Amino acid sequence: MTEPELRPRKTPLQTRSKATCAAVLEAAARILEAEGSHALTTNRVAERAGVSVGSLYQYFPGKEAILAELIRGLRRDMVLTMRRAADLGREESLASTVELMVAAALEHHLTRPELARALERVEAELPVDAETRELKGELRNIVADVLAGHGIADAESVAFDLVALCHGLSSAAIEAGEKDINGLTLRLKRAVLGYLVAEPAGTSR
Amino acid sequence: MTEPELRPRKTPLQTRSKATCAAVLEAAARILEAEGSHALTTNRVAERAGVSVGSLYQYFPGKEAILAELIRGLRRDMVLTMRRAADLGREESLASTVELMVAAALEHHLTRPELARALERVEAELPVDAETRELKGELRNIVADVLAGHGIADAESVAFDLVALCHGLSSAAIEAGEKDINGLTLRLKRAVLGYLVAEPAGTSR
Amino acid sequence: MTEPELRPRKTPLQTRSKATCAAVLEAAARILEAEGSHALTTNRVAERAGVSVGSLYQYFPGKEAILAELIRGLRRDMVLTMRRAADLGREESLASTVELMVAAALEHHLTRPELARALERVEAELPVDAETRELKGELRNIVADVLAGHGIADAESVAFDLVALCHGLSSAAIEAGEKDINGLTLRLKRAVLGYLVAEPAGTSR
Amino acid sequence: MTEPELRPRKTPLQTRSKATCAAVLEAAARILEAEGSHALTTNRVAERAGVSVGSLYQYFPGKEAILAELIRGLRRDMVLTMRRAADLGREESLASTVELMVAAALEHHLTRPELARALERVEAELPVDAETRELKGELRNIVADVLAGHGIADAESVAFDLVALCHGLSSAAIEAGEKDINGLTLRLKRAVLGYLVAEPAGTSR
DNA sequence: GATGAATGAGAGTTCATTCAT
DNA sequence: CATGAATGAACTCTCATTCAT
Repeated sequence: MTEPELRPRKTPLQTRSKATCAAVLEAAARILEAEGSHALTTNRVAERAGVSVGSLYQYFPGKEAILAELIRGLRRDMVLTMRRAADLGREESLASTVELMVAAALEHHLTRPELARALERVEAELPVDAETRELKGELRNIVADVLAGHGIADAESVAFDLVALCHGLSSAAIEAGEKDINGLTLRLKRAVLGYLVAEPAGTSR
Repeated sequence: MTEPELRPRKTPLQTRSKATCAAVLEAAARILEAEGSHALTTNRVAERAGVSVGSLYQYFPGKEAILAELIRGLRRDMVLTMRRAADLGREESLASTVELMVAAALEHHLTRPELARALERVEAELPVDAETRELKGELRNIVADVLAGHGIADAESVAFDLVALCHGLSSAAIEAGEKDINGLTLRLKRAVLGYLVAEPAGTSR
Repeated sequence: MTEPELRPRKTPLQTRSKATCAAVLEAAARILEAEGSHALTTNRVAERAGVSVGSLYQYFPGKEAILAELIRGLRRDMVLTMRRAADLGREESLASTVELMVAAALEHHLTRPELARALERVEAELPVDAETRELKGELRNIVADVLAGHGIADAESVAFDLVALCHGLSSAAIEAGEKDINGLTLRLKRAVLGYLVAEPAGTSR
Repeated sequence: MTEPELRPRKTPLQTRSKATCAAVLEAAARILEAEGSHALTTNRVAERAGVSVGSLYQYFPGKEAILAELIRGLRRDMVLTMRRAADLGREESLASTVELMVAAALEHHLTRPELARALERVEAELPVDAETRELKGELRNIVADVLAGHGIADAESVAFDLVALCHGLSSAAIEAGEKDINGLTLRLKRAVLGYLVAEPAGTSR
């Protein structure tokens, strides 16, 4: 089992190359959204991108690399969005900051929900590359920083849990077809603040 | 896109047939655990099961049906375990019942964690069949009943959220390699009780 | 390329055996009629016949043997029918005899047209066994005898041609969906009598 | 029963593609001639064509499409040959024209008799596509035009019968191993002229 | 004899990837 | 660099036939 190369072949500097690269990624995204990962074949991606298979392989060492790049892109966006929300919440109460960040995360899931869902599944089957892992860590750090800034103990571990439970809740709700985004935001906020308020551990009986 | 048939072909009555059927399912489970769903091919499953491909197809109309059956099996177990936990907690405090149920759910994830993870991913890509959908609903009903029994309002919707956030949290933790099951149980309990205690909605500012 | 055995395995003497044998043949015939030869599998035939595959193989050495037997049966019928028609026409004019025989042949095609068509196709792909070849010869002999009885020269060669052209014409007509059997009989009669009346050979310029 | 696609996948424009396509068709023809349609498998065709299976599937959506294309080719040739014969016979007597056309049709059967026979059988089992149907109609039209040009009543229906009976007679003769082509031509001519001369219908007794 | 579960060679088909043009 | 025809390993699934029960 040789791990497939997941990085793009060359960082395209010229305009035309960049366009080709982007076209490939967008085509892949659209197929993923509309038909799922089993329909994603290199030939089809190339065709939809209006590019020859040969060119596709010029920029990506293989199918997996395209997927990996899509995932990285999504994660990068996520980190950026969350960082912005954290900054915005800098001077606010914890509750407000939570609301801001929860909204940011949700917005993320909602721009292209099918794409996000598909990429998540794919990610679970792909050997995660270094950058993606790093981006996920970064996300938790942002949350941890916010928590620490509000004097919450054990910020890193708590951040892990909050990110995870929000992810679980929002995924399930969106998959179930939830349309009431405001309602969902409030439920997420309730989950987060609840977790923060509850006594940390086995003190109850 | 013709939906593949997900039900087994014939319910084996004789001993030999039942053994074949079980061997196929177990082989599929092992491959799934060890190598992931992309490695699950009908020939491989048959080989690992010590059975011919032909026999495999006698009982399952295709690869998807095997996966679907594994999923149904897992869900059935899950429902049974949870129902037992709910019964055990009948006379207990809410906190204790939550602990019992959370432990039950976790135990479930921990018997064959890789298998559970793999099947979850697969489930997301498969058109869910009626029985699986029903089983998932059943799980939420069990939780909702417990909540209602403790006087919690809006039990169904809350059950949905609790199941989802627990799922998210435990998946992430297990995937991250968490070994401290007691600790994890407490974190789940904290999440659940926190959600229940927190004020339901937009009353905060 | 070992020629497959085309004779039944044993001539069934007991009643039950004969019934099984007949059931298999009838089942095969029905499948052939309704779905064509590509749908004829031994398992399906056995199932439709209400018999186990094992039993089927008790009486027929293989799929081809079933087909061969069906063909032989059809040919035997044909020969009988034609012989009867020839006898009936013994004292009649040539035209009347031709009409009788043409009608007999047509009737044959019309009892189970789809079956006849399917078997004809199959026959062309199967190594013809001795008996079938003999039956075909017999058919031509019957016709030749009638012709000779009416003083027609070169009766054997003419019989060959008449059988062939009638076959071609009736097949095409039936396949084209012709329903007017009387009309078709007359067209066949016209073809036959025309051939008989026309000057035998290259005398024209 | 989903009807298989019978049209080629892409019409090859470049030289290389055209060669591949032709090689596939020729290989299929040779297998058909030498071993019959049951021996025609995609892998074998590709191998015999000196081409990979993948290439085969680039041009033909499946086995059936190859067969359909061969049939179309044969029919196209047939129509061309017959049209030429009809033109040649324009100023001739009916008898001469018949001879020309019969000879043309026979020549057709004789270039690759086994292939023609095999394709005919196959055609009977395949859902006929539009073009083939059209070509068959065209053939009958050519004949009908000639007949009408000689003042024969009911030309279309007569053309149907003549084409069918000639087909039956020549197939049977060739299959029986007839080598005397001139003789066969004369027999066909006799059949055709006889049919034309004979009184059309039930007027005889 | 009858049964039907089991077999496995082999058919059809796809798709990631290469490489001559 | 771009192209897209060609490749072929790998996959899914069928079906004639056998043989333990």
